[in-house]
Amino acid sequence: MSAKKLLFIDDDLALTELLKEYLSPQGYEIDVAHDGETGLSLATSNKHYDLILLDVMLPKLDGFEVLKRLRTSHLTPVLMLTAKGDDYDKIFGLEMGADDYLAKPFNHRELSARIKALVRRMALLPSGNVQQNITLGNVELSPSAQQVTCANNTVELTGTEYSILHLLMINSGSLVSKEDISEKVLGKKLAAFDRSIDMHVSNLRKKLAVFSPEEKIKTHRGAGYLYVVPA
Amino acid sequence: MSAKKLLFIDDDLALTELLKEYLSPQGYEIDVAHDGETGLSLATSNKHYDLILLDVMLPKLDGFEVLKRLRTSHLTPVLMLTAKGDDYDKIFGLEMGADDYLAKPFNHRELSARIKALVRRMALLPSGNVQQNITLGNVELSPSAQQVTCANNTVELTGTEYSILHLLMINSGSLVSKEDISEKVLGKKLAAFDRSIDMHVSNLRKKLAVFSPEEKIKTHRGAGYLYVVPA
DNA sequence: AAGGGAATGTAAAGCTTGTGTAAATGCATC
DNA sequence: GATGCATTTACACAAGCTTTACATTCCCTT
Repeated sequence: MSAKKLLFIDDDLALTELLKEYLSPQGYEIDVAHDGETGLSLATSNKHYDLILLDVMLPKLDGFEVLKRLRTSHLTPVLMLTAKGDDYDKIFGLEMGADDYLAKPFNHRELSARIKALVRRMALLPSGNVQQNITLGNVELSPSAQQVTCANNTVELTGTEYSILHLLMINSGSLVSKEDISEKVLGKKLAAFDRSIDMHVSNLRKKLAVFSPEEKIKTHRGAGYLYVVPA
Repeated sequence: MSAKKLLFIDDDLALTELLKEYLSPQGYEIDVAHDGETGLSLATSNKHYDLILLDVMLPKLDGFEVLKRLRTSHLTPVLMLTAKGDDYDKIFGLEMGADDYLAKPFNHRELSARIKALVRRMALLPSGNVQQNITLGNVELSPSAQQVTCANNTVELTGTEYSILHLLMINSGSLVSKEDISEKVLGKKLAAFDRSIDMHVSNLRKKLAVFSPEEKIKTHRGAGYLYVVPA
């Protein structure tokens, strides 16, 4: 699980520093903006924050305005955080599309718990991060579908075969030891006289050779396998 | 958009009645339980609530206990609602897996806004975008009518079958794990040896095969299912 | 250069485990 | 208590991982 990225938009320098110090050790990566404009442009940048902490009273653009504009294009969860604790404000913020609303002064631990609750809930729903396709020569590997095509033909691979190919292609041009393959793909240490990796590689080669004869996976005797970088 | 179903677990008869009257006109369908046991069994039934409002002090099983047991199997959002408003309680509730925590006495409009925020967040993410018809090959799915046609024949699907097909079609070309299907469609974690997803997929295939023989839902052994993108 | 041992290639068999599906059961609603 | 759907049970089957066995290749030794 990669670190969750938070954006904290607040002009209170003391508070932003304090919170940054408090939350960083908990495994969050925190960016800070001190006015609405920079906050909004960071929020809509391609940094893809997991959660935005948003103060209401801000220079240049107030928090509600930031939220309103953010929501025209982004669904990033927002936790509003403000000195004005009256109900009307809370309700307004929530109606505008905030996910939570906490009044200052707040208990740090409550903030931390509410952040955790939101991040946890968000992590559940979308299927996480999108992995990128890898293309090397006429072989294309698509992680989302766990599918491989070779010279535009679909290659039917088993799960293990796919994982090994993936590992080799990620490290194309460099050697990958059988020990590594065993640990990363099969999740166990390579035992002596264990031939299963060899078998999987053999089957993999056979399946790829159907559509493209040139050698793609090279053996380095005593060392491991290597996916050849195409010319 | 169908009415959102809420479950309100609280032994305060006056309050439950009041809230029911207050929230029903806003388009919510509300079930009420007055003790922890009935609450939990309703929550884990196949009613699939969109949100659970949970009081802490309850007869038979207290709110934290209900939450704890619920979370062993279900991911339904929970808003805790209690007379004890101290920070420790809040933090505890949130850490245990609650999504929000509101102290009594509360402003009805704030509760309503928080409910709306949670329901909105939940509704936005699972399918991502607005309900749009999806056509893939000779299969057409129309979310507004919750209806599916295959080769111009109406296919009679149950609610769950429809939801699974919907999920698979939205993600056509990408693998969807059984865990994801269970969490997003059935609203609970996939238990070991749980075969119900397999059954629904099996029935789905059977119903689609009546009108169109080619394979539409592919199995990736040990990984999940995939809706095949038509040529 | 020849031989031998060790690592690798691979066909085929063995075995484990996930999956397909019929049927039974559970559980609401009417 | 009848109906409709979800879930569980049960069992057969098949996919695919691993092992076995033997052939082959490579490299090191002499």
